[in-house]
Amino acid sequence: MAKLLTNEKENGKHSSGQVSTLATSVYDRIRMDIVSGALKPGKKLRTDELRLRYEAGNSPIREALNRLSSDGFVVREEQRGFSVAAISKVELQELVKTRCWLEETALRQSIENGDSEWEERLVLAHHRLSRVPRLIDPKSAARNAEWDRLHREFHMALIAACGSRLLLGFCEQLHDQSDRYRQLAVAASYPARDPMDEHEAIYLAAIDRDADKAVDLLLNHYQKTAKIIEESDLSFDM
Amino acid sequence: MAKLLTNEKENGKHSSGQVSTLATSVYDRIRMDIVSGALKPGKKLRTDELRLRYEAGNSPIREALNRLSSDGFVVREEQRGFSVAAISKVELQELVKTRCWLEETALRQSIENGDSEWEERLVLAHHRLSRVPRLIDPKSAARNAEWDRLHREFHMALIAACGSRLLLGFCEQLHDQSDRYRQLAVAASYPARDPMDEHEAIYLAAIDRDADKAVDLLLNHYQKTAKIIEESDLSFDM
DNA sequence: TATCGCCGTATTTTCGAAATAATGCAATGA
DNA sequence: TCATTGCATTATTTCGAAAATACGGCGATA
Repeated sequence: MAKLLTNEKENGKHSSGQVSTLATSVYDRIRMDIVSGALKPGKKLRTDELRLRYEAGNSPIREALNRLSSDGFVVREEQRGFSVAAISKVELQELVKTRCWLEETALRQSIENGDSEWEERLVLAHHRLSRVPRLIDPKSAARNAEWDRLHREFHMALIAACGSRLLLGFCEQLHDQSDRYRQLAVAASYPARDPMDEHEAIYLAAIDRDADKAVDLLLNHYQKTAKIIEESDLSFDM
Repeated sequence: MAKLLTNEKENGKHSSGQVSTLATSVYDRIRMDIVSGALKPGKKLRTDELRLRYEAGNSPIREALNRLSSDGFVVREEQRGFSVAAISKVELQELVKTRCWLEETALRQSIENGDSEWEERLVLAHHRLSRVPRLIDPKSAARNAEWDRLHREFHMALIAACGSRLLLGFCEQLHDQSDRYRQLAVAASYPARDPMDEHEAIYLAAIDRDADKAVDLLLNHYQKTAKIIEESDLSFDM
């Protein structure tokens, strides 16, 4: 019961109360703006503009951009600055394909090695996710940031016991990239589906230690999501 | 015949003749120094010291360190600077395990999708690797940097046709991390083995499209290498 | 004797401007 | 007209110092 979600946010303060650097705060905010689409794919990121927007000096901005480019959210071109990473159908397909490969491995390992602590974290993650609405308001298309966070935690909990922090890191990166596509997909064609049934089936198969079934469900879940995103009128033309 | 190895080096000049940024040059040099052991695992990386050593200002140094920390060569701790990533047996094992998982996938895909261009690149990479001695001087233990570069190219060529640049990137990162362990292993217990037979068997199986065999040989190759490194008197106590 | 808080020093982080490189445009010549 | 060159403008990269923060020692207190 003790360990809550790591819940970091707002202006350089992390959950522990520790003050982080400006660079990290800027990193978080630019990242959010890219994922949410406030900074459009392909957009040139000029130093001056960012300095104004995020009220920071040169160094922290640059540092944030460098970190973001390792995450794949930003593209760095030597001597000609940074820009928001472009999106494309091909990229999305590659992303999903890679994610399926890696998470299949991770999930199988997790199911094989997971102890009762793993099970409990998973049950808890699913429970929490199920109690929160996916959209802030059923009528509007506004996403619920809390749901996004819990959704991420659920998927990470699934593979948490895979035994490799490196693999976990890769999967996390792929998740975040995919998440960007999800967020950018206009909601119009999106809310038709409620993935909670799928989530439930996946996690039940996982704690049942039925690896084949769990993997099958998980990969289907990803592929279905990808298809919906592809078919949404996400503007791929940038 | 046209495309040679990308052969970047020395002081901000890349093979194309293009001048790169100071930050990139510093990044390359610190990286080399970490991989070669000139900067010891765990060592605190103080700004002043680095500024002197690499003759650069604050910004490029910091930028380089940030990039290195995404690669896993450097650890960043908020408000308390950077240090060279530590090494340990556990880390090495995790590294090898993860690498086996990812490269199995990548190699199977590569064998399935690889066209004749892939085959030719692989043959060429193997040929070049075979013509270069692993050690500069059979008596001394000094590694041949050229061999290291060709060795990397060989392993990347194997999986180059896997169809996912993301996966390729992950494998590259894992390779470079492993390479660090290899370099740090004192040569004393190392040069007993010549891996060229293994390399040949692997690539022959690959262009024979015998995936099971190729994977088996490749994973064995990695595990054998890891074992040798573990048994060398690499000082794991930092 | 152990613990806490204060203060000086060492180190990291941030700033704003200078240096360097890319870009667009106009002028020139074929 | 088109390609090329040189110049002015814009943007990126780098510098060195100032500001902010962590670290370590010392003395006061219980």
